Amino acid sequence: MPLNTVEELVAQLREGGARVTTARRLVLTVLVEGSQHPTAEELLATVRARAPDVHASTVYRNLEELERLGVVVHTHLGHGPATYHLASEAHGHLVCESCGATLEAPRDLFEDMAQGAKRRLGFVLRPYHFAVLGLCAACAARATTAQP
Amino acid sequence: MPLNTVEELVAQLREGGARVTTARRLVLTVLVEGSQHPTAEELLATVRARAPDVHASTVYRNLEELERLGVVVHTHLGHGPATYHLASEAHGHLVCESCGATLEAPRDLFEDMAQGAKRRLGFVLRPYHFAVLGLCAACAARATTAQP
DNA sequence: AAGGCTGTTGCATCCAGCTCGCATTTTGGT
DNA sequence: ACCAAAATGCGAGCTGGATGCAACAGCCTT
Repeated sequence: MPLNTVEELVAQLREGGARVTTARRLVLTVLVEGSQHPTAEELLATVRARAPDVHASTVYRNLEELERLGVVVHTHLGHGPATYHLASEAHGHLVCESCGATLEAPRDLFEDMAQGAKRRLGFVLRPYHFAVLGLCAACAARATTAQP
Repeated sequence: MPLNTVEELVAQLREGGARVTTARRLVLTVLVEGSQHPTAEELLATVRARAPDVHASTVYRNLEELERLGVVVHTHLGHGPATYHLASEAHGHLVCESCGATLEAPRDLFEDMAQGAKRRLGFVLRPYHFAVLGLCAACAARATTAQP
């Protein structure tokens, strides 16, 4: 059962046979303490605030390895860079095509679709990797009133 | 009501005030006649089979313009390049994370989720731009039997 | 049918967002 | 403390696409 303190995550690394380095510990720390949906570049910047010599490729390789170990996951919210968060916080995303607002999808929103896909196609949904696009309430309202 | 012959699509272009060039007509032709989910590069290759001097950036710019006019849409099926198809054929996609298989989602699969999002969040779903990932029937079966 | 305005093209170059190869440094087990 | 394996810094390279510009071609007018 993965939890969310740096020490618990570090323990997960050791169990997976990975070494614990300063860069790696910092990446985890930033993910635990930092903003919700950081990109690799934002992570790098925050890590560098504490350890200026960490290289971009180190962060990319760490994120890759952490993902392989099931500690973090990445999500594509739109056309820009991927965003990263702890695997224990995995959730679906709804992103507004018009204003870019990002909403966390309620846990059960995908439930019916997942059951339908399973029953009809045998397909097991893991709908967290890509956001689902659409129009947020405000933009949807604006779009309909703007129609002649 | 957009239909699927090149001439109808060309008419849509003229209505939108765009000019009809050889390159543009060829892109449409390939989309009408060609494979299901071509990438920009595959489109380019097929277009060049008929008109070898068409440049890559022309295809990218045409796809952008055709999208602006509502004639084509692009979809991200995974981490690779985007895929393009006619807007009249828009549909959701389910992509297997394990084997890469791409399924067209039945039209109504997103319905319940769309209604739930609308009712609870006011969010209007347009779930065609990104695929929804998961495991296809075969890979899901293999994954569960492989567990000790 | 010719002219001309303006959208479109070819070309070269640039860009973001990673990814890789390699020599050097660190880590964790003995 | 020692050593093999793993991780890092650094630079170069890569994919997929965007952009600035001069030359060209559609389409409208006359």
